[in-house]
Amino acid sequence: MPELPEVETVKRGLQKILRDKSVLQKVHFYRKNLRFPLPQPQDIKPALGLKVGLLERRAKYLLLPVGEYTFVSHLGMTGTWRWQDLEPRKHDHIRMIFKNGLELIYNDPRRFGFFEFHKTVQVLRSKHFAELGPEPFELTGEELFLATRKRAVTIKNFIMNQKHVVGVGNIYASEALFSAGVRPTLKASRMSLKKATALVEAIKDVLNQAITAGGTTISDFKSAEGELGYFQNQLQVYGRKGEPCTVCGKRIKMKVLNGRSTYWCGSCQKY
DNA sequence: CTTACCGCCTGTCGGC
DNA sequence: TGCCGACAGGCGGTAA
Repeated sequence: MPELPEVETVKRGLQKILRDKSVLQKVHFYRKNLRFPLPQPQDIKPALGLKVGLLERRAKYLLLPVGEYTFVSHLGMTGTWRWQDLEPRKHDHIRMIFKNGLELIYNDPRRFGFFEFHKTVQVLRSKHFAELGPEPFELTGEELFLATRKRAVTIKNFIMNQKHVVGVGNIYASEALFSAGVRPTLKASRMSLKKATALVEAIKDVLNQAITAGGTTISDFKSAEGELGYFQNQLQVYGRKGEPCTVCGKRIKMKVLNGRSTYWCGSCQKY
């Protein structure tokens, strides 16, 4: 489900209802693992009775601090958190209960998501965080340009690699490349400084616009409040194979690159 | 070191 | 109607 804008949308929604007044009472785990083993009740015991802090997002991860501990949630492809309509559903895996009556349920049909429990001071040093690149909003064109030197992969592949810049997934990679006028198949090493600068700006713009729209709803993405995002109405190329380009009217192309569907306009993205 | 590919899962959709 | 393959917003492990 989620790229950076969807995770950011979930974070903002959860923050509104959690504030920093909730006290964690109990966590139920309905299975032993998602993508990776889940913590078990005895592991998270030290956090029970402690106050929730401010939610954060790093890359596509949600961080929920409780006392000096942090729950780390990654939504994989189909993970969602909900806090209303709490009656049990197929694929509910985790239920967090707070003392003010609030409950959060994690549902994830494909179970590609993960959920971990760490001491807060250890989170950024943990396995999944150690090699993350910069947040896109902290990245400059020159930095991206320098990072792409001598890289044989395509530029689309490069920006989707979380080691280089975080938060860009398959939808927003196609959208940002269209916005910057760069072919997804361009070798990263052949991108000029000027185009790198345009691309970084395009990534920031597209992500910001998607955050403003509450994310992209394809099939089933919903924010924690159960609202649909509406950025899908602003997609220029993703999912629009064969439809006219919004700029030049030529048909949008689609090709599977490295196993992921990739959309672009052959006329607007010649570089 | 980098790169390409596979596997992990369930659900849905289109073609036959 | 049913069956079968392709595909779906991600990422880690592994082989070359």
